[in-house]
Amino acid sequence: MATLKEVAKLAKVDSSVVSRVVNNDPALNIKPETRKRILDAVEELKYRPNMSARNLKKGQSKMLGMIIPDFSNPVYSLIIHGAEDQAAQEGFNLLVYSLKQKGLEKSYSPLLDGQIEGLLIANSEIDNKEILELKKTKKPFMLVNRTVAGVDNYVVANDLLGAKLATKHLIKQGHHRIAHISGPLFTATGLSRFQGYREGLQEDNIDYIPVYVQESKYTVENGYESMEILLDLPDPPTAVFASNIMICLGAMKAIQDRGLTIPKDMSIIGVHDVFFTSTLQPPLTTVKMPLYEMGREAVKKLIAIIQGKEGETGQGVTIDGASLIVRSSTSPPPSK
Amino acid sequence: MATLKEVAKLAKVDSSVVSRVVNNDPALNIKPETRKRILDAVEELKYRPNMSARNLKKGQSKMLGMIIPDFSNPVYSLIIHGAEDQAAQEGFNLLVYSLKQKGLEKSYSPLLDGQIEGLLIANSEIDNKEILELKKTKKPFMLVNRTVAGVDNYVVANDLLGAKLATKHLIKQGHHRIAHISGPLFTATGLSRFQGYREGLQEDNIDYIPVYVQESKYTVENGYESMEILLDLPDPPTAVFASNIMICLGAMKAIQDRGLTIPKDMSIIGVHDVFFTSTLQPPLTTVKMPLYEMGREAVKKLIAIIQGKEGETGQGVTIDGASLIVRSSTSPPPSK
DNA sequence: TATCAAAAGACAAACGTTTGTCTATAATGA
DNA sequence: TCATTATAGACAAACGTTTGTCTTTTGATA
Repeated sequence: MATLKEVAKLAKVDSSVVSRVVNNDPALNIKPETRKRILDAVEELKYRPNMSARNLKKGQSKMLGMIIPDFSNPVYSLIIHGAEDQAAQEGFNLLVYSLKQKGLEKSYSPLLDGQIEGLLIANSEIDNKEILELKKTKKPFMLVNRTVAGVDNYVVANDLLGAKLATKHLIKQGHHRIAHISGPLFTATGLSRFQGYREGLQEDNIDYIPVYVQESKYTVENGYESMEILLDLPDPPTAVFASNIMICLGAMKAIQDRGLTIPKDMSIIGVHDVFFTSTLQPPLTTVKMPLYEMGREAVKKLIAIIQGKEGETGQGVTIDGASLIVRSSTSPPPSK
Repeated sequence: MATLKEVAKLAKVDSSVVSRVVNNDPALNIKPETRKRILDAVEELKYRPNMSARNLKKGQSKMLGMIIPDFSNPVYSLIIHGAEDQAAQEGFNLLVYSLKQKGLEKSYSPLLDGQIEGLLIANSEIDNKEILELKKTKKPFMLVNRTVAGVDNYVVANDLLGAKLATKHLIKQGHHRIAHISGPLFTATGLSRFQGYREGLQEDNIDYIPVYVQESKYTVENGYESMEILLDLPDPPTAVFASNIMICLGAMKAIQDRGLTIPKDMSIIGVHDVFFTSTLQPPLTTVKMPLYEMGREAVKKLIAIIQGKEGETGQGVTIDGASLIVRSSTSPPPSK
């Protein structure tokens, strides 16, 4: 690897000049002919700046961390994708940690170490307390797809709108007995989607039946169990709105395992449109959330914070763009 | 952030001693009491080494790159997961690049820059030529789940065995007309699985019918199309072995879109057991490949190469551990 | 022609480590 | 007691940049 000094020698100038040329220092006065000599030398030696040296000198690392619960969750794949794109565009590297076996403590230690300059937290399993603790350190971080009371640096989607879209779609199909398998009701996503469901019902004057709401973790297994409870009800629903694609997957299976047909016997709609939703049997009607955009926006804001462009944290951002994708898992209820 | 110098001052020693203590230099002679003083100072100031400085000094970066085709492909999620675990364990960071919008050229430039010390290539879409080009640079890299003629540093699974397992399972169920939707036959995985299929048939004296083999890209769409061709055959198969989970997803859909029932009318089995296979309708019989282990092993070998423990590249590794997971998408053929 | 300002670069210190060498003190043996 | 050898730690250079300042050269003006 060629160094600045070697380039300087070849171009017969001081290495400081090379540095300024390479970095396009606007305050530099230089003859065009000298600049050309330098650029030629850079080219010839295939000079590339040593990042460790630069980072050391500038006290930066150009690395961002991101915590997700699990690599194989397709919801997070999309967020990561957006985050990575934006990071690359701004010259940052993204280090993704799956929380599966590490614990936040260990995951954010690189932040405290200064190994990374900021952290994206896209994980609802992390305790609020830990996050408030993190806030005290004044290190830049950003919540993605979740919130914590007292923390303003978050990026979320318009979950309320998305849920309302789903609920109203079912109502429009003629359903009155609409169940909701919610996410954990201590999370922002779970709560907002629940609220959207409630508002959707309300606006169309559909009775809210508490027993039709089952709280569930965002897993296939929990979705399955919750759906079983709903199916065991004396007066079961004719449609169900699942708060998340994992839950939805489990719920579908529970319905089908009972020998019921979707959508003939039961309509189902879920939040998050991922790569296999159209391939399911039947193809799933979903609400598509702007996950990719969320990832991008979160990184954008995080970098702004790091660079001090946003005060200490900036304001919470809600990304619009929830949209209904109608496929074949919803239909009018069976006529009595 | 506290520096070595500050710790040294507090402990009233030279910073070089602190460095050696922190790094457990075995050649260091030091009084226990001095060591304690240093350790206490480290603790008090919460000293953490500055990685940029260390990396600069040691001429390393402790970063690995990994190229995948797409973040939402669950097959790669598992490989990434294994790779990340192993990297973390050995003190390396893993930078994952999705090739979607970047092109290898751009992706491996950090390797050439010295920004990363080694590269994992888990992407069959990259041209062999580019890889041979990369080989010439003598920079450490490792192929994961693919091979290139003339390149010995690869880690693959036992695809042949996996395919044979799948094929024999179908034969054992009583099938004779067994189709195979293969992956691209210029890739190692595609070819090995095809070979496993052939050997499986051969060992049980089942005729090989060329038209029963459809070559397909590893996508849902291509799987769908290939299955349609098979279904349009004058004498269609009673079972199909899909070379990959994406293909399998597409094929299932094609079968069901024709109003056929799995497995009554058509049995199907696919390679790769991912999180949603058990949730599909019907739950899918699969061959589980050791993807996580592949990721781990690849990183392990890559680091060995980087650290010069393996000659220049080491030898190709095949990871065993393919296993059949029987669910409900396979059954004996319809009796005539 | 002397003066001054601007232009073009050189100089040097600093970022925080690591590590080879050197020195001073303490312990050992004869 | 003196020489010798461990022991304990100090010293200093180096890794490759960046950036504030200083010097020299050039050109313009009076």
